[in-house]
Amino acid sequence: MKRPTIADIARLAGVSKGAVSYALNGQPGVSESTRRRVLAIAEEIGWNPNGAARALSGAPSHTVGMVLHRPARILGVEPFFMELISGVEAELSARSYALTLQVVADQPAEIAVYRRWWGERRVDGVLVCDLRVDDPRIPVLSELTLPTVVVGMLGESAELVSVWSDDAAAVVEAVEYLSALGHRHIARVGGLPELRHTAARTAAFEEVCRRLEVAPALTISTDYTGEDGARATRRLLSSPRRPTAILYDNDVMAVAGLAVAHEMGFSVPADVSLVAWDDSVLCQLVHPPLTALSRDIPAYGGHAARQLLDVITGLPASSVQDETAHLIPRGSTAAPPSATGRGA
Amino acid sequence: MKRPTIADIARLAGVSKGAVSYALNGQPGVSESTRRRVLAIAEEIGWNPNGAARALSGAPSHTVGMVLHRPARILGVEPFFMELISGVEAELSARSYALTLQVVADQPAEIAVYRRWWGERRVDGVLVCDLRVDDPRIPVLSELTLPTVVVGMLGESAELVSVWSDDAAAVVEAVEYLSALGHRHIARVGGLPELRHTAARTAAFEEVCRRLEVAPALTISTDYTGEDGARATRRLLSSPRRPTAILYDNDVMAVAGLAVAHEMGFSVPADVSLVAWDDSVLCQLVHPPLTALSRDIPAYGGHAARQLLDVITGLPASSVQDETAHLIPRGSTAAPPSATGRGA
DNA sequence: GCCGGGCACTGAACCGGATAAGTGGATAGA
DNA sequence: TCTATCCACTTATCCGGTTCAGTGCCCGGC
Repeated sequence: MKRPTIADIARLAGVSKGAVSYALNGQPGVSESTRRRVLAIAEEIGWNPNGAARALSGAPSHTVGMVLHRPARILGVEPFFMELISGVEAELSARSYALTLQVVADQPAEIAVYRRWWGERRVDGVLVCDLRVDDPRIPVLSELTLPTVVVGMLGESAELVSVWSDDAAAVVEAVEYLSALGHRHIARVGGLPELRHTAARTAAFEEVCRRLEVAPALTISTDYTGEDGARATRRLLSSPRRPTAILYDNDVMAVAGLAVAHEMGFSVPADVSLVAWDDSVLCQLVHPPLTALSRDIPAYGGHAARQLLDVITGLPASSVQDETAHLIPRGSTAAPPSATGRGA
Repeated sequence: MKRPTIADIARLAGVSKGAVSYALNGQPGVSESTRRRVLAIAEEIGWNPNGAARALSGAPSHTVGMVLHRPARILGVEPFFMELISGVEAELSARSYALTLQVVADQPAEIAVYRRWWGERRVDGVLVCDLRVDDPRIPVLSELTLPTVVVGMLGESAELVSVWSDDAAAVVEAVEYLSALGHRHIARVGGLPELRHTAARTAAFEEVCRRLEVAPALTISTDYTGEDGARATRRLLSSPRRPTAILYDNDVMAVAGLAVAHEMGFSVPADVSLVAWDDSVLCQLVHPPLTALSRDIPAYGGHAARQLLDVITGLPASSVQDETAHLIPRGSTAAPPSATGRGA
């Protein structure tokens, strides 16, 4: 089937291509009767604008891009990303924007994709995740002047718009809660240390442990996978100075950690308390259900998408702080074994 | 920053636009020395092909589309789709194809998106899910001659390529297993009845129940959500002829059903056995872990993507049958309460 | 020494829209 | 009545590539 073009419409309507273009775009320059005739013919022959031709004349692509730098197979089991994407999609689809996803193997490849998308005018803007401490993507995106919204925290000095949440405050809430239960030895199974939000969480964790005079904060770094979370948990629970509470940087690791605790014969929460970060259904399904730092991730993605659309359409947009994760106590946390009398 | 074009390269290299195009595309018509010079200049000034311009001359977009007709917020909690998408992405990204997702509210909107994508040459092909009994999308896609691969079963007579798995055989395996355990009253909590694979499962369920002379097959239709699965389970467990085993059409409903059983005071598997379809991590996390019909969903998506790329590139591609889901017995199934002596 | 053929390249048309500039006719104001 | 203005269009150009039909030049063969 041949695709109809405005030239076909022009021929059928007995006017020029230019007039058809004006009519279809609601521009002045054609009479109302001609406009109606053109629109009727376009509808009848099933005309669709050719995006390529429009893009060539500088029109937006109505597409937003997102590059994910991690193994594609992980995506299916990582609730955070999927919930984020679903929130982004919900916002985009409401405005008839599409989302283009591309999974890449490393950061140079990610930067290459941005350059390509920019060169090809394939996307109107991008959402950037997993900000690193000295992130090489930021200068590239600034240089390209590709509309960008960063999901996660960005330093003060940044010119890019970001949507972020106060992870430090959430860490403090969790540690204060554990401390109030009597825990004096709290460990953390953290995410990739080069990620900026991991660094912020680690700093906050260390500071609040110092302030509350609990044992020196111990953070074990992982790659966020369940396997790494299990390994870290095994190491913590078999160490001579075994912690009485563990704070995990995501839900997948917390669930894996719970399985490890059971496998090693520890009772949760009697022997060790566990707290997850991000509260997907996983946390509620396991036994005992996990105390978690919960936040509305789809909403987070939706806000990021909205900010990006504002940036793209030239509306004033500035970084916004999203909801801080809040603690939902469930069955995986209790007073530590030694604290029957709540003494130190 | 201004985007460099082949005209810039041509000027710098002192040749014509046409020669640059030949050089960049590996076409004959330029000398090796000129080709090298052109490539070096392109690299140096950071040239990227403008996809719009290429597409205007009929080049492929190196993008595959997928329209999801369901509420965007559901996506984050529906493991099936996310695993499918992750498998698709894994295959596509290996060949540098991108995936464009669009969530729509209804089927007319979905068809409109296909027409638009086709008209705009925005995607080279599409993956279609959730085939319905008389699916209005099929004739449209055939008419548009938009390369299409159907994920899920398609009738014999179809001209479209599909990747499918034998759901009927899986139903038979599950029912035979339950029957062997002694169950004589098996109910099913099925998905949307208008979906073709639901119909196939229902037919297979009825036939195998008849063959094994268990009680008439009862299927309750749902919309696949956990809420609907919970509602159906509540209805089944409070009916006078309470089933001793329930087969669910997805994992989300099975997990919800397990919660309902507990809430109503039934013990699983002592009072009622539960079997899930699709074996995400959810099934293994709950207590007791759920017996499930398991299949490799990312691989399923990957196969579909590969078939689509074959169709797009004009390679011979025909419908392929994917792995049949196989039963993984876990703690949620056992002999029914009355069957101590295994008698009827 | 002339001709045929191939190589390396140029120039221009083309893809399908957007849009600036130009045109002819009707109308209004002086 | 003559000009200025506006309207409703047409014409032409542009976007950035691809591709086809030349074109000039060199080389070999007879």
